[in-house]
Amino acid sequence: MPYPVVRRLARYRAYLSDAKPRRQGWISSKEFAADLGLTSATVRKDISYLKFRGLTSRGYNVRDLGKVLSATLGLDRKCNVVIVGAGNLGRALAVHGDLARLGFKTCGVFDTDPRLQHRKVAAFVIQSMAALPTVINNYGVSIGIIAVPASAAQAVADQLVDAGVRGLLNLACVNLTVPERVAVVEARIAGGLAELCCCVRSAAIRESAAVA
Amino acid sequence: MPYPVVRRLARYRAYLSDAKPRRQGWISSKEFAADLGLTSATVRKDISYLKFRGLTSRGYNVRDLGKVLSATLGLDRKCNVVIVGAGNLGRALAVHGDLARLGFKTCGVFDTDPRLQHRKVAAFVIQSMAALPTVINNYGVSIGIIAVPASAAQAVADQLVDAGVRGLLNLACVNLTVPERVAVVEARIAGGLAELCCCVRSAAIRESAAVA
DNA sequence: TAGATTGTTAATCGATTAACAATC
DNA sequence: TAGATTGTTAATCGATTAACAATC
Repeated sequence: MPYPVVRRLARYRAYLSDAKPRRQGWISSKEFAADLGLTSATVRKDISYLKFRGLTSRGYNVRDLGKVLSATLGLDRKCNVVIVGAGNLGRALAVHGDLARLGFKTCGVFDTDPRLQHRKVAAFVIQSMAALPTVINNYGVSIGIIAVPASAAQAVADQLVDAGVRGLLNLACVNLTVPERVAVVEARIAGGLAELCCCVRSAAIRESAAVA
Repeated sequence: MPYPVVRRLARYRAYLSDAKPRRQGWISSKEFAADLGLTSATVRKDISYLKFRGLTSRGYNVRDLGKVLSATLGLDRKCNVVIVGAGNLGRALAVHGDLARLGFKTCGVFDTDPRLQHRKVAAFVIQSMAALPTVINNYGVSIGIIAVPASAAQAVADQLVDAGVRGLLNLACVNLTVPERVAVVEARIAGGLAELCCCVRSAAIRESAAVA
């Protein structure tokens, strides 16, 4: 399945858990597209990758489509993650209700700073990095979230990979190098801001040019 | 400039601020590509969009390229932002040293919760949403960061847009609807995790198939 | 039936990359 | 000079979308 499709499927799933589509019960590719800023053809094509069919002249059953999307994304059961970094960012994710709602389960919070270790974040006791491999093994964790400063991120990534995770969510503002078998997704905080800064500026330039 | 190019330019800029390329002074498209997981042709093509030329058989001057990238992205001067949501996530961004280092300046932190208002986050007094338009106007803020729960995100987006921002960084796990003139970048926390979950699972399936 | 909307094909569009002349 | 590496072209690749037959 093409990568852009996977990305949109995740959006579709989040969208279907919103109030509006759930109230309606059925949704057409047209409405889907309007709400997510896509074309209806893209939506239909994406859904055609799933083991799921819509109903001619009715659209898609919201509940059923949601289930199939979850199953396809591997989120029909809880997806176990660990969080490394117990600063504000790490703590924010640990207590993040929306993530739990969407199917992610945090199995541990870790930090290199001995002063933070043994403190609590919500229900989690912050652990040392030494405990990382055991937790990853015991819970079958396949995804690590990197919530440390840029300067520490690569070292943390290495430790997570050594401990056996297969995917990394990188919230640090730095490029990571990992073996090919490991997937990395950038959270795009700094990158996203830079992009916006560029968009905003070029829009401003266009406008002043239009005025002149 | 194509959107994928802008995205990579932001990565190039972050990469050039790393220790390694700065130590070297010069970098070739080949080395660039190897470190960022791209092809050298892509790097050269991307750089060709800039008002900047490399040196045949030497590569690119790291310092000069960094400056041109910053200018192109609009980050040669501080980019002003506001943060809405003073929970862990909002606070994390407010005190985030890497963002300041990369050229972003937080001009205010806001929250709807009256119990948080007037408290401090680093140097910022948390303000009510009523103060938002004034701050945005006075500082010429063009970017708003949404760090509130999914349920509140659309309302916050509306207020930011009304107050005049031209770009939104959305950290909430929900789809936003905004006027066409406003740019939105998703921080991809939940979306990124879903994507990883999917990648990890299909890799596991491939492997078990290979064994069988 | 008329209207709506699917699933799929083929056309279009745009991004990536291989290749290479230019040149330091 | 030989080696390295750029900037650019043209070819390739892949994703998006328009169009429409099928059908509820």
